[in-house]
Amino acid sequence: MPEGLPQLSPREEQVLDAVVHLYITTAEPVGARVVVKRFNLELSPATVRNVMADLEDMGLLTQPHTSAGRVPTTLGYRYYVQKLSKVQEIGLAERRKLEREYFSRLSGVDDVLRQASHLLALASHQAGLAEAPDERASVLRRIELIPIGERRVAALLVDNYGRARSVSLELSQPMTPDGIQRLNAFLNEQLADQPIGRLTDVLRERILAYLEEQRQLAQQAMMLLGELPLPSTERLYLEGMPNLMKQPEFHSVDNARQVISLVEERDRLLEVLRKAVRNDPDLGALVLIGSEELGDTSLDSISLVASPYRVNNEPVGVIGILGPRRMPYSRLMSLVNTTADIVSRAITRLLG
Amino acid sequence: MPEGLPQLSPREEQVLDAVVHLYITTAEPVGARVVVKRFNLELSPATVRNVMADLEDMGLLTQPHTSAGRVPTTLGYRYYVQKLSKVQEIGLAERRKLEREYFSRLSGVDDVLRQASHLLALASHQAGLAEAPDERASVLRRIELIPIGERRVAALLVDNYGRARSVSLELSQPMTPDGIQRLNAFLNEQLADQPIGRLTDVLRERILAYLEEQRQLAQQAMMLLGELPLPSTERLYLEGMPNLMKQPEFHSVDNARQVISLVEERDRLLEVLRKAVRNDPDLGALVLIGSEELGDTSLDSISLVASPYRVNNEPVGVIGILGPRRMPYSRLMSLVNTTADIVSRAITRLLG
DNA sequence: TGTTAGCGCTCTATTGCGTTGAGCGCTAAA
DNA sequence: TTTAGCGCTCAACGCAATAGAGCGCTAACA
Repeated sequence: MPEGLPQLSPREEQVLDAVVHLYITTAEPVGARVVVKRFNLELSPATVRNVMADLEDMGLLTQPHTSAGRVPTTLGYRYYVQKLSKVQEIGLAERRKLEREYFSRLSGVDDVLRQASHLLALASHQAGLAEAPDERASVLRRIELIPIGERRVAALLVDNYGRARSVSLELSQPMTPDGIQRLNAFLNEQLADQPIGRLTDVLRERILAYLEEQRQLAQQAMMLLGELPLPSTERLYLEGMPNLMKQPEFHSVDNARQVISLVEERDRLLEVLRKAVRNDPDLGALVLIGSEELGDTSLDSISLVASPYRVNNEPVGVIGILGPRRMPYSRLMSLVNTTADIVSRAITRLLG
Repeated sequence: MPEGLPQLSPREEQVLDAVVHLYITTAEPVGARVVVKRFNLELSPATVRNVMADLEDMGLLTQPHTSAGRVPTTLGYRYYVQKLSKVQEIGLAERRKLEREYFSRLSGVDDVLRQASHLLALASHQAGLAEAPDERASVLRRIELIPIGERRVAALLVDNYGRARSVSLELSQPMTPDGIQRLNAFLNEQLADQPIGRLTDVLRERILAYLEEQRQLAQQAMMLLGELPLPSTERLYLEGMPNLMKQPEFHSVDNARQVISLVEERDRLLEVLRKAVRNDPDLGALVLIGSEELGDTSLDSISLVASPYRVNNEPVGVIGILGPRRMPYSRLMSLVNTTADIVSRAITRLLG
C-alpha cells in the first residue's frame, strides 16, 4: 500500500471524482472544460483548472505533457477507490440472476471456480480470474490405487475439497492385485488427513517406523514413493483476454505485450495475488493499480480488482478481474465482492 | 491445397530459392542486387530483375509496392516448400540429444505431448503445439467408482492410452457402498472398450436391455448416466507464444492480435489441424501458409508446420510449429518430422 | 479571499512538401 | 540472351507550417 492519502477539500474531491470518471469512460486526458460541462458544475473552467493544478501538486493527477488534459495517477485512483467510490451495491435481481446461472450444474470446486472466472469476464468485459485453493496445502481425504496394466497403476487422490485428481504411473516392479490392495490400505491409513504437499515426506517418516514390523509392505510403499509425482490441478483460471485486447490502451504494441505476458506468466500473477491477500486479509475487495502495486514493472497499464473467497471463514483463494488501470472500479468491486460471496457459499455447500 | 504449381526453369528456381531464403532471414523485401551478391550469381542484377518479373507474373512473388523488392506469395512459399526445400535431415547427434532429454521422466501420454510442444517451441524459437489423441474417440479401458462422501462419488476413467481422468459427481440419491460396488461392476461390464465419446449412448442402450432382468441396478445406472459429465483432458498443448511475439512481423498491433487470437481460439485451430490431416494423410510434414491455407482469414501472417504422430501406424494426433509465414521451413519440417517420430515411439512404448 | 474572464503560451498532431535512396522497367547495345 | 545505363516510381524521412486543445497567469470582479 502507498503512503497515506492526502486530505482533500470537498471541491477537490468533486473534481478528482469527475476526472477519474471521465477518464474511465473516454480513455482520453481530461480537460477542465469538459469537467465543468459534463458535471454541470457551477464553476468556470478556470477555477477547475486551479483545482486540478492543486491536485497535480499533491500527486493525484498528472499531465501526459504540458498543456494536455489531466490523467489520474496511481495515487489518484487509490484515493478514488478508497474514499470516493461507494461500492455500488449490485441489485438483488442481478444477484439472483448470477446465482441462478451460476448454481446450475456444479460438479465440483474446480467447476465453481472456472465458472467464476468466466462469469467475471463476461460481466465486466475485462479478463476474469480465479485462483483455486492451494492444492499443496489441501489435505488428503483418500487415496485409491487402481491397477491398469502389468506395471501401471492409476492413483486417485481425493482432497478435502472433494477434488479428485489422478496420476497414472509406471512401477519399477510388477505387483500382484492383492499386493496393491494391501498397499492401498496402508497408504490410506498413513496418509489420510495429511497435506497433499507433504505426502512424500510423511510417507517417508512413517515408512521408517514400519520398516521392522511390516517389511514387505513398507518396501512397496517406498517404491511407490519415488514415483509419485504430484498431479497438479489447474491453479489459476483466466478468461476473457480478448476483452482486454479490445481496450484502447492495449492497441499499442508495448501495452499489448503486457497482456500477453499475463497469460504466459500465470505463476507470477498467482504469487502477487497471494502476497496481496496475505498483506491485507480484511474483508472486501482489493484493488491493485499498475506496476507499483502489482509488483511487476512490466504491468504498468494493468489493474486488478480482487476479492478472497472463504470456506469456514478462512480465505482459501481469490477471484478477480484484470483490466486497464482505467476501470469502472466501483462497479467492478461490487461485482467481485458479490461473486466472491456466491463462490464462498457454493463451495461451502459443496463441502457440507 | 492450391492449384497446381507452375513449371520453372532452373534459373527461375534458383532465384526463387534465393528470394525465399533472404526474405526468411531478413524479413525485408528482397532486391535483385542482393540476390546476386549474396548468392554469387554469375548474372547481373538486371537479368535477375527480369527473372523476378517473370516469377511475379506467375504469382510466386509480389511487390509490396511498385519499385520495392520482391516478397514470396503463398504460392511462392508453396513451391519452395514442395520442390526446393530438401528436408534438411537432423543430425543423429541432435536427434539423440532430443530423445535423451525427452524420454526422461515420462509418466503418460499427456506428458509426452506437453513435452513435445515445449521442445518444439524451444528448438524452433517459434510456438510449439501438440494435439492430444481425441479423447472422445479413445476407448474406455476401465471405470472405477469411488465413494467420497454421503452423496458424492469420484469416477475414474482409464482409456486405451493409459490416460486416467477423474470426475467427482454428486448423486441425486445416496447409495450404499455395496450398491456402488455392484454398479461399478455393472458399468465395467457394459462399457469396457466403448469409445469414451459414446459412453452415455451405449449406457442408455444397454440399460434398456437390462431393465427387466436387473431392475434396480439398471435404475441406478440410469441415475448416474444423467450425471456423468465427460471430464475433459487438455486437448491442445500450445507453448512459446512469447517467441512468436518477438518476430518482427508481430510488432504491428494488427498482427499481434492474430497471435492472441491463436491462444484464445484453440478450438478453431484444432479443427484446422484435423481437417488438414484428414485431407492429406500421407506421411511427412504438412505446411499450411497464411489465411488461405489455414482457412481463417484472421491468420494472414501465420504459418503452420505440422506432422501427425502415429500409434500402430494410425495417425492419432498432430504436433507442429506455429510461426510467421517467413519461416525456415526446411529446418522446421525436419524438426517436426523427427519429433513426431520420437513421439510416436514414446507413446507406443508407453502403451506396449 | 475566492472566482472568473481573457490572453498568451506550450505542446501535440496533422498536413504538406521536398529530398533521398532503393529498386524497378525499359531500351539499346554487346 | 545478357547486360549496361537511364529514367521512373514510390516509401521513408525530415522539416516547416498550421491548427487546436488546454494550460497558467494576471487582472478584474464579487
